Amino acid sequence: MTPEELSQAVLSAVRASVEAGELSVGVPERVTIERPKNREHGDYATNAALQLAKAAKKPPREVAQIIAGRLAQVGGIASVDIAGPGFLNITVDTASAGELARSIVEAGEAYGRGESLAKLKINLEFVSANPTGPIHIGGVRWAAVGDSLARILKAAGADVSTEYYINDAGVQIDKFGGSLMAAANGRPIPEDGYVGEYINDIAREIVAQHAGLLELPDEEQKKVFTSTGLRLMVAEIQRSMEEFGTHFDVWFSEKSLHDSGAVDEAIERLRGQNHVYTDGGAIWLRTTDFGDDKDRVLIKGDGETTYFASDAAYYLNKRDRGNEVCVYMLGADHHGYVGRLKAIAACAGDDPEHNIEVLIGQFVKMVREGQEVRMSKRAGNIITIDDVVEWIGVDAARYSLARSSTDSTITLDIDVLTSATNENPVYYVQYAHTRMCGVERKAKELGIERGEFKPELLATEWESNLLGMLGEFPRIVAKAAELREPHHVARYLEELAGVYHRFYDNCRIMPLGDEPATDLTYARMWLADAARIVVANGLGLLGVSAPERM
RNA sequence: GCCCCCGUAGCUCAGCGGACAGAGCAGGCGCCUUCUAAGCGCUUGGUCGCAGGUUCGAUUCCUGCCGGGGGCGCCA
Repeated sequence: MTPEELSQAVLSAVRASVEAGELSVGVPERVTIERPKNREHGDYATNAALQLAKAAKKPPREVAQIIAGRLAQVGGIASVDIAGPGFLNITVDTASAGELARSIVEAGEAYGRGESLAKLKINLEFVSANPTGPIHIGGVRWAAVGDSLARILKAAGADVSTEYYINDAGVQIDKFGGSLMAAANGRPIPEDGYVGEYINDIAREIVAQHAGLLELPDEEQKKVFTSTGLRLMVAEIQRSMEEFGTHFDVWFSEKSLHDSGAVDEAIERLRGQNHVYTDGGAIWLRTTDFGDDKDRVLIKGDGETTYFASDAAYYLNKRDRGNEVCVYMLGADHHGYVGRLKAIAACAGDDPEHNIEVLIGQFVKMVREGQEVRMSKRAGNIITIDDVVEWIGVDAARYSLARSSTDSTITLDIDVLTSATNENPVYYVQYAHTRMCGVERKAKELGIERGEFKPELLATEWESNLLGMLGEFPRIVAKAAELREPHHVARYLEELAGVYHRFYDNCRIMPLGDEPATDLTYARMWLADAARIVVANGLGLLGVSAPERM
């Protein structure tokens, strides 16, 4: 019996009580079913009676009494107790609880998927760092979180596309090209230019690709350095992302918005909505109509469009491509953009509460030997994605970045994540998976096939706890998708791993010595296999490997 | 001055309206001729920053303060 089925049973009991005239309330659409922290409170608990008491004009315990009477009749429910102020504590039949293992094994990779976001076309834009240097640590956080979120949203049934916005227009790119040219010619890097070994590397590569380049006039050189540098840098970013297990469906060029006239078109569309005005020679969008703290310039007095104008065009482009929800993931230093991005949507006639979501990720710090690490070999004053991967590996990086809420600033301790591996929760979870695989190997070695499943044999507290945790997985995935918070999946896996380890240590699965396999052997094999599937599916949602051996 | 995030066990962090506040790690004491001990059991450890408010009920929601981090351009 799953939490979902239980929830339906409670609703049916409420409905029946209302129909019988014992309760006069509207039947709620859903009730909360939770696993109590304390085992003495049954397998599941609901506060439904507490919630309904006021409307029913009866004391909570009396409402509980009424619901409990009907609920106890439901097949699969062993008992219903009323506790505290009016909680219903529900105990499920052992056999009914054990059936879950069978359905998980049968569902396999599909277990945990749902339809809570079915038919929602959602676009995730993340990282989107300027292609003027390697991805830095903040971008790595979004690579881990954004990619995991994409996987989770897909699991919840959404139609997801992931996207990287390449800022390939504007003065930063110009400075990048200038810096490359300076480096290649042995001249000092211009003021506000880009420095670091990577600039020299790329400059060398460009010179190697273009014979005689340095003999050309500066103006022509710079064009080559800019365009080729951009291409090489984007290629490197794409390589880093793929190596990090992060895939983008679309690499969107800002320049293409200008070249195609989309920026001008966007301004005209916003003008048509009557939110555009001219002042001091500049053209403005009246974002203050929708909560922004000041209006924003679209076209400067000198006729140049602003970055903000590109943002507006880009948003409209995403919507034109059929995306119902556009999610932006930005660093904490860009939190000021939330208001203006939402205002763009509102000015365009969209619902800023629905069509656009902006997630803000706080900073990431790395420490080694108690000291903050700031330096990178390749990029001088920043830590790059390749540094992170080199120091702690993809699995540990993805997991440790995705296991915390993006609202928290996090500190990654390189020493912890490398030498003392058991201090890192990812290994705790992965180790649980290898133990599960170890059981399968042992079974194969002993020539034991999984026999008929008798779910009622899974009767110990460890088996019951494990079944309970496994049953939570679909709700955790749905919650993580709904809240756009992948870290719930990681936390769940850590808890599940703990419950599994305890089951493993207390419930021998394979026969010892010459003992024959029994029905209990088979039942536990089903359970262990179900647990393996859930851990593998969960790690898959985080883009972290589920190793068979460690 | 205004805006955003954080403040929970020694450390890193969960908990986002419910029952005595949790995990991992760290500290202490135990457990491997048996499916990997990267594990398990027991144990030490907390005025949930402070003060009010809303609620039957607040770590959770609201307000104010105090700490810490980050932002507020006709920059990109």
